[in-house]
Amino acid sequence: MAQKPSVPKGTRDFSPEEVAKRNYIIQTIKHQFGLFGFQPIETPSFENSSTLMGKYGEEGDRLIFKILNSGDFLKKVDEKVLQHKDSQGITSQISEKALRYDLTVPFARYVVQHQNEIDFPFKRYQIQPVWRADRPQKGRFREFYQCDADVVGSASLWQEIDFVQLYDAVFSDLKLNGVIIKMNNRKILSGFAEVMGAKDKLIDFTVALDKLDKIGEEKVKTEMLSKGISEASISKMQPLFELTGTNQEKLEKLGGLLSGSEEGTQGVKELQFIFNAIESIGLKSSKLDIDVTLARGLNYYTGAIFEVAAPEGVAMGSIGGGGRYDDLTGIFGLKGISGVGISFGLDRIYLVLEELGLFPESVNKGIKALFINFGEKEALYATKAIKQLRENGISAALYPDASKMKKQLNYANKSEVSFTVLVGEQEMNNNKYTLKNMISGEQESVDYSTMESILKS
RNA sequence: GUGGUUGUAGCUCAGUUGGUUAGAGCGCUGGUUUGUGGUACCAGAAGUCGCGGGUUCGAAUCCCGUCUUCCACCCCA
Repeated sequence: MAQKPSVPKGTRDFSPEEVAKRNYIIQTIKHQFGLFGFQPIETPSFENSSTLMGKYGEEGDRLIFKILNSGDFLKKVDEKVLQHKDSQGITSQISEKALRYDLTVPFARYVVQHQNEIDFPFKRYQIQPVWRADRPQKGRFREFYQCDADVVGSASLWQEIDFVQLYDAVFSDLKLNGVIIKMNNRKILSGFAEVMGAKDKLIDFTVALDKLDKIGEEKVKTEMLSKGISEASISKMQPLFELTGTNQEKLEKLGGLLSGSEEGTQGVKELQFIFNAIESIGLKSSKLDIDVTLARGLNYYTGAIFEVAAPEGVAMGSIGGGGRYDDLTGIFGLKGISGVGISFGLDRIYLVLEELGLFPESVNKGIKALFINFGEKEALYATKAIKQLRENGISAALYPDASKMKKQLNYANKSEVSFTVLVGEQEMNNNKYTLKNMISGEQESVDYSTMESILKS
């Protein structure tokens, strides 16, 4: 055999079974998005580079797939840049388009571009692939789907409360119980920096704090010191490392710790409001937790921060995340529009459901009835019955060749067909169909209408 | 982007200190069974040992490069 072809690194083919399972997840998410009042939009798979570049930080720029210009693009490149082998300089001259890196920034672009046609608050959802030039790992791909729901044009905290319920509703529908919805607030993180007297170190501080459950208290402190945060500042934050108890107790401790910061206090108040409401409304199967170490890499969150962890015992990075960004559209020139949104990580949810065996068996059913092919005359007769069955909403097909029965039945077995139908000369003469149940092996000779009603049930 | 790991039949994997013709299980094809599958038995097909180079009388095996897989870091869904 010739050299086997393959797909590019970090991409995958999906078999019929996999597509069925993915569709099951997508349908569940879409259904709840609809119930919560979100409407779908779609945006192009690639955008102008200027729309994407610089929106995800330095790291993000590196991970954006750039699309080469058409034509003899090298001719137009500045001779000096070419000589110096300056990759960055050349990139901007030979590539003007780039693949979508996430759904949030294109959405912000969409809102700004269509601001006059949109009625605010605007609730949209979007389920499309995104691309990142990352190194693949388990649950990390270079092409993957995001399922986002966002609201723009409302600063109300009731949106956050709705999103917590949306997460709970989707994961309950998927029978994925025990999911942990973690919440934090950017204002609380800012408050920490303020109380510490290290406002300029906010990013370094939060990035280090984010690693707490992974590398432990000592290493987090070491990293903070190495970033130039003073020993005194860190010791002021000591209570953070001992933040335990119920959510209510955590909120009280945070309130005390941040009493000197107006912004921090505001953040605690917001969380308090959301938690009170959820406490009163109740969640079906998920758990809501305060996690002040939650920072997430994205620079644009200004209020609530969400992250969803798989149930305990499943080793998987976050299966969803989101937050509030007061000024996302500001980068495209539309100021003062607040947005908040969440995302579901389809590929990772898939891996978790697979690991826990939570896909319903029904997602992967074959056709209802396969007609065995006995030859030309019989096939024509069978095809007429098949036509009628299809018109009545029953999936049915004829085995295309008059192969041996063994082979035809084997095929039916493997494609998980529920029934096979045998129509030979005998049946044709008596106007009957021999219907064989492929699970029990039982078979009976019936007329058309009996067959139809059996297949319908 | 940094460090490590992996690649042998369609799939999962053996393969001795480098030594004739590279194996197994599952799957596939055919038969035992000309209108009865899932079980059993028998037979058969199928491999550029990821790719390229090197060392050697001789390389799946050793060395270098490259691609791929997975893992850690970075970052992230």
